[in-house]
Amino acid sequence: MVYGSLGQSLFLFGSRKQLVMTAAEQHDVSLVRQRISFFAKTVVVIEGEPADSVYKLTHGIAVLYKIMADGRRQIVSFALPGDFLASPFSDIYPCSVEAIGEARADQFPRGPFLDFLWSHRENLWQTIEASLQETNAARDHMLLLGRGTAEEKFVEFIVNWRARIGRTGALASLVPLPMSRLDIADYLGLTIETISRLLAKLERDKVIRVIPEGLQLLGPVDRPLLFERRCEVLSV
Amino acid sequence: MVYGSLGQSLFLFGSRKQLVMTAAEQHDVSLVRQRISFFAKTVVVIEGEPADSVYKLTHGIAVLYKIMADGRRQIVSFALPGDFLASPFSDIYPCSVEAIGEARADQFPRGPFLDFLWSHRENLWQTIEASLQETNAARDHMLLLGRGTAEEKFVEFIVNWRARIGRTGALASLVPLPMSRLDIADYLGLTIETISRLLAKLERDKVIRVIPEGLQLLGPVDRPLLFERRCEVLSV
DNA sequence: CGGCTACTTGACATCTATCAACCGGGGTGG
DNA sequence: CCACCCCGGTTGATAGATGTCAAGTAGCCG
Repeated sequence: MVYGSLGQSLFLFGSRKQLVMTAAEQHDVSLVRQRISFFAKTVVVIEGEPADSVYKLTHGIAVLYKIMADGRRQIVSFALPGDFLASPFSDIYPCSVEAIGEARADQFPRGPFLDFLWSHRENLWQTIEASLQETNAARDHMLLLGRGTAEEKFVEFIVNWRARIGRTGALASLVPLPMSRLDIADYLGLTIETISRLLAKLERDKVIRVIPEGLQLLGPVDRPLLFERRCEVLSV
Repeated sequence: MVYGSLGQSLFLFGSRKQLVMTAAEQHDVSLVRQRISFFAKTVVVIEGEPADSVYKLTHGIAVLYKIMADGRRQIVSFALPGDFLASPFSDIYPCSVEAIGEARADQFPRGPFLDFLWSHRENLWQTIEASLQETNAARDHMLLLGRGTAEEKFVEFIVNWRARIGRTGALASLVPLPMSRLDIADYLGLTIETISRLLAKLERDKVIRVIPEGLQLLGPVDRPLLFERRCEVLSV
């Protein structure tokens, strides 16, 4: 097998910008790729198990999380199509991963995948950069988890989530929330009741409208009232 | 400048194991290295500024942190000698860094440093791995910040800190705490008063003794009573 | 000796969790 | 087709943990 051109590149790993593979790379990698489908709530990988596969989400949404022995759960991030479910560099899965709804992913054996990366410097670099984004996101979230109030956490979540899914289509005032209240709570270190009450409060304040599929942000489309409440994080 | 052998490796980045450079690498890198000293409380780098230097701490302890506009601070990690103060891969500094006491560091211009990494695959790999550890640590901490009680946070901190500095010398029952209560509080998402009260409580429970330089862990040296209170995080 | 800083301790306030009841939609089975 | 149940979500009452504010102590350095 001859590795093709280097040109543009590759899969991303938790990053904002979506990049594409060249046809040659596509071909190389597809030699060992498996397409896999998951039912809703399927556990894809389990924290601590040996990472022999690399998964790249293609459809649906997944959550990466860690749990304590007594069941307390912290969602570490949400994965969108294009995201890796774990770093290709890690020998063991650092988080458990669960599909929120139905989902599909490309699965690669990790060994060959790493070989591929190492022989395509540009791709390797991109993967490293993507991995870096993960770390940054984690640290920003630490600030929120450790120092934010419930409302700040929630508002920041909505604003970020909107920006993140906004990469498909323009930023809209309609923000879909495909995940459950429990997922949101476990992401923000809160309880479902608190989430519910925050929704009620923000709705009372005419900042959002809660609809079955998600939220309607009120105020100007390009600068919803919600933004006024945003937690003042320096970075991003 | 000719880059030397590849052999063993390099600096680590927030990792446990301390690795060494070969003489050749040492030489290469030292060509551009600056040794820098800092007074206590010096701000070494500021979050968001362009990262033109790579710093490797050689003496002392530093804190990596993020702050909100109103001053709320979250310490992201403590850096020990051997640790990098920021990822060499990042174009901007992702966190601010401050020396706790007097400290010294090696400073490298980032460009040449990266060139060096890319031409020494083994070192590149090690740096990636180290970077991965950072991400893991951040995520474990997220679990604690989001879901742990004050006591769990504190105990986990002490246990991890002991293990971390334990790499110099055997694990002792005497745990030095060179950082201030404020630092501990900002690391755990608590207040100094809560830290104080936890110390008092654990002392009352005959689990620790608070001494000026740090803590004395009571109970068997190899399995202090403190461990019984440890938060049940699956990973490590 | 005085004043500074880091830390401790106490009284009280507040936020968020907890517990419990309730609501509503969707699917299932009679 | 209707009744029921189950699940996810909401709402209310209450409790508990941690933050806040304030006073007080101890060590350190000039």
